[in-house]
Amino acid sequence: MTTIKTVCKLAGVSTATVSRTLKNPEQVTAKTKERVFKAIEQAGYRPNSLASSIKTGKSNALMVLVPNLVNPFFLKIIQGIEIAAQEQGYSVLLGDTQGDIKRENEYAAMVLSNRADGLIHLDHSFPFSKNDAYLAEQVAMVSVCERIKSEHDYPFIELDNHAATRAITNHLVGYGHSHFGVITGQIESRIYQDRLAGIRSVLSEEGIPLDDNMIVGGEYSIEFGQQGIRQLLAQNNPLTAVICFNDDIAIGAIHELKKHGLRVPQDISVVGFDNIKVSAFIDPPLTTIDQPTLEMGKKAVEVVMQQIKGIPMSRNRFILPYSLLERDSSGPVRLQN
Amino acid sequence: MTTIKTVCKLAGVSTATVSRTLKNPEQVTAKTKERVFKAIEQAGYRPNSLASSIKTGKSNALMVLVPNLVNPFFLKIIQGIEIAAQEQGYSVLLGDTQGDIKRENEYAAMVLSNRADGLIHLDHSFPFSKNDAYLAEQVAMVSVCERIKSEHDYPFIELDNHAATRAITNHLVGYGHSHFGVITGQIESRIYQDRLAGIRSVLSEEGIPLDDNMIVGGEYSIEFGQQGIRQLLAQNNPLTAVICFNDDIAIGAIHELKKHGLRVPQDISVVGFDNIKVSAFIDPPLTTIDQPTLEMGKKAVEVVMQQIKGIPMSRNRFILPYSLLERDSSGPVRLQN
DNA sequence: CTGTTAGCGCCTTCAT
DNA sequence: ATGAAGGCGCTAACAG
Repeated sequence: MTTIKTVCKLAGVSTATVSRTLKNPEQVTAKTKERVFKAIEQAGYRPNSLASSIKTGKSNALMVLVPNLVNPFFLKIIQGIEIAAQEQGYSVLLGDTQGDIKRENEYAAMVLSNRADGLIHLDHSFPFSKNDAYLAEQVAMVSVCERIKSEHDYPFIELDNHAATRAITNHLVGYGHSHFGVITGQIESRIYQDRLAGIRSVLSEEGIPLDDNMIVGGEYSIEFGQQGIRQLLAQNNPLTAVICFNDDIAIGAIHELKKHGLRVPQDISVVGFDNIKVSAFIDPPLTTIDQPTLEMGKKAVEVVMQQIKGIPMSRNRFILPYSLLERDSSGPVRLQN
Repeated sequence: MTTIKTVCKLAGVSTATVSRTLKNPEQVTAKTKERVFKAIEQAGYRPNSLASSIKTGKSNALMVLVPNLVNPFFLKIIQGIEIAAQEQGYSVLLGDTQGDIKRENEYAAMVLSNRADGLIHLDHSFPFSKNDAYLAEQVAMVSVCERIKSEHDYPFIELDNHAATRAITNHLVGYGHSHFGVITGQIESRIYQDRLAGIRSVLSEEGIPLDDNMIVGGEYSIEFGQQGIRQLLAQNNPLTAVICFNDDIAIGAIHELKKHGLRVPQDISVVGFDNIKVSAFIDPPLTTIDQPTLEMGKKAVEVVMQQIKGIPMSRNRFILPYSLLERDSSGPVRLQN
């Protein structure tokens, strides 16, 4: 390994000068600088970033924890994170927790061992183990799309899920729907509560009932979308509109409805949430809520960087705007059902 | 920051003993160990992994370069990489190059500055800048799904693209198709050549012509799938089968064909490549080539780890098996066209 | 089995 | 403007 010393010898200067040439070039004579640069190139020298990190105590890396890497929605956020991090000279350490607490703990602990300076969490769990909880209190951390459950108030970035599902429910009610089914994601989360509350608030305002057994689901996956439809249809209640908690669920739902010979939206309207790329290209194109994923990622980096730099936070909740995309998977209710 | 010294004082031992307790516990008395562990817990001590890295010269991280994070196909591979890396105690640094050479160079250089011990590249370009090329010669590097263009023979992991497109072309020829269109991805790549060669070899064996202007495309995206169809239809040649170089392209193609009032597969058969998750759930479910993405990721880690550990490689090409998934987007040719 | 000591590669006062 | 020297937190010989 070629170190700073190799360069010293080649350039006939001290380590300090080489170091300065790289970090504070204005403190070095043009002539010396030139000699040093030449020596650096000749030696093929690369500063060992680990060694500098040890002094500063900063690794210049951000740990990102995802519950499921394969969800395209998260991807888009990660892309935003990655872009923003790169701009700040930070690199992104990726951890796919797969919902496994042990993995989550391991990854989170990387911040504790200085491998990363901050943590961006795309889940609602407190990612540290009990042993680490105390240490974690001072960790720069932010959650996106969820709120970390902890006494400590970690900042979070999300959209107004309540309002968003109100918008989409209103959209369906506007089409005359009054027989709803809901296919949710993971139940233990703030998102679940907010979204359901949004739906319920509109329906109760309109005097439309929503029976508990018309709320099914439990996971943000295509398979749960299919299964959800099966469960809903098995209830033998009238059903003309299905609200899905993400687009993957909606894709599974539409697929399953077609299998049962039902047409979307003529027989049943289906709406999603997230606006993943493919949603616009399935048949029929999906009515959904667009989340500003790229901005969410960028915001997350901004917030966690602010903590790392010790700049006091004026607030700890960042609510980004959503928008309702009306496409073809939702439409007027059939007159007779 | 609580360091090893804090623990020393608390436990009344030397730094060496603390270090040993953590790394080589068998060299320490049970009693001492106990005292040390207690002190560690009491102090809330976490070894600074940067500091150890500086000694060993290893960062225990792998850099992964992706041309486009949002492609679900890459995601699956990354997931495989992530799982395998975690098993080896390695963490994954993610770099989305977005096809930008400058970003690629920057990320690749992280291996040079010891932030990562090895590089996994999901693209065909040589990721280092000219300046770094010389240094890069000794870097542990492997490419997945592509072959890095360089004099140095870096190992690669891919499937037999030639054979795979032969299989899919044969599948279509078996259905009686003789009027083909092809929508490719990025043209400057080994994959492009191999896949096209596979198609051509079958067609020429069968005496079926493939006109150059029936080969369109240029990017692995839904949009290029749509655009590709438009271009193909504009040729006004008879067309009954479209081979797409990935599933995203196929999704765009099917979407566009429907817009033009054409039915898939009754009027035109469409096949994809990759088998991304959603392919099975679109309408019609896509006939495609399944790539063992998870295995590819795992294999990549295995190969790069072997280089890092300095174990000599017995070979540098790893060809994984593909399989043809016959779903509903392909079918018999219409009798009259 | 444990402590002492000398660095790892770099940065950073403190002199000069 | 540059050099000498100490130290970041940890590990690994080498003693004891």
